[in-house]
Amino acid sequence: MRDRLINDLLDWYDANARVMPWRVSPADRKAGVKPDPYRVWMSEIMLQQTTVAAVRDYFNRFTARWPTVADLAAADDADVMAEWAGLGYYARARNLLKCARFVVDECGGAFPDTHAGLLKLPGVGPYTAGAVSSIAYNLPEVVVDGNVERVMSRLYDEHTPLPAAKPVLTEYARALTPIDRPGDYAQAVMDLGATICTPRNPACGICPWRDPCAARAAGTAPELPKKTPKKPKPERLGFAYVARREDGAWLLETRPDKGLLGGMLGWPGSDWSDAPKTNPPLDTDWQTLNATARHTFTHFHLTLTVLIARVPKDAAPSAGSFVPAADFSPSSLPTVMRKVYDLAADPLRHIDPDQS
DNA sequence: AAGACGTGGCT
DNA sequence: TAGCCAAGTCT
Repeated sequence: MRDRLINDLLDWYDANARVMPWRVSPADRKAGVKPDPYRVWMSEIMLQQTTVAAVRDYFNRFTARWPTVADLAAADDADVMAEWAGLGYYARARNLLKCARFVVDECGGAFPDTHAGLLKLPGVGPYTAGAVSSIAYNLPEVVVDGNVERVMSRLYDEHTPLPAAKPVLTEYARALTPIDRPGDYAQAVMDLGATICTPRNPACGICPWRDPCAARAAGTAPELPKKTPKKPKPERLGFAYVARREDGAWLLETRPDKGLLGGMLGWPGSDWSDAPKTNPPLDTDWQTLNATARHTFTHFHLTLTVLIARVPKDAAPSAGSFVPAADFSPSSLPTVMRKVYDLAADPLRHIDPDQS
């Protein structure tokens, strides 16, 4: 029974594996090609809570700019954060650098090749340690992500809501993890979850596991996995100040490492709350824009009032510092800050960086 | 151990 | 459109 399940899935994977920049195809793997642990690790960090479509370009840019873990370890923090801008969950980028430096400084420049060793790395939890173990080193470690949870909950018609069901689903997944081809198997379950056993409208008719699937038999597949309901997001307000100096420089600040958007570049501003306090970084004549910047984070909605000003060469800000126009790109901003830029840039566009 | 932590795409 | 969802980790 177990072997039949595994073989049916691997056969399906051999014929239907998705092609990705970080992946070794089942055919190449069979021919002896070994994945680069650095690239596997990088892809798994980027893929945490993030879609393949969103990751692809970031992965290509990161690995082109920093081809090895030693290259990444030697990078400037600000360059890495700027390159990560827009991908979200910025603690991942801070941990990415920490991890690269740890591997270079404490592991002789090679990624640990055991599950326990990987688990010690910053930003690497049970999922990523399992994924790197199996995909990069072909170790039979269990890999449980959102796809696997969904697939297992349906295969065994498990109705206990997540996250309470996580331990049971992990045991189901562990029992199916093969000694042979664990890396291909892990990627096969995730591909199945991403393309066939999807959250809505699962394509049960073409699923390699349609016969053994308990939820398919019970007709409950579309409603699984059950999840405990989420809390509503509160509304918060804030102010953002965009100052441009007469030589074209922008007033920006690097946010503290801890907390929301930690380590990222942004516009000086107020706290984000029910009743934010105005605290302009410069004493000047601020102009309030008509439009506001709306953004939704994981746990709250935000409406930002944007204020702009053109300031003289000798302006002395109480927060942030002026960045020359030539050194600034809006693509280095997290998305909420880029929305502010998009609103402010037009009215401020007439400043000529060359006239100084 | 429950909440913090981003973003874009899809329905 | 408002909400759900995506290869989770940290505290």
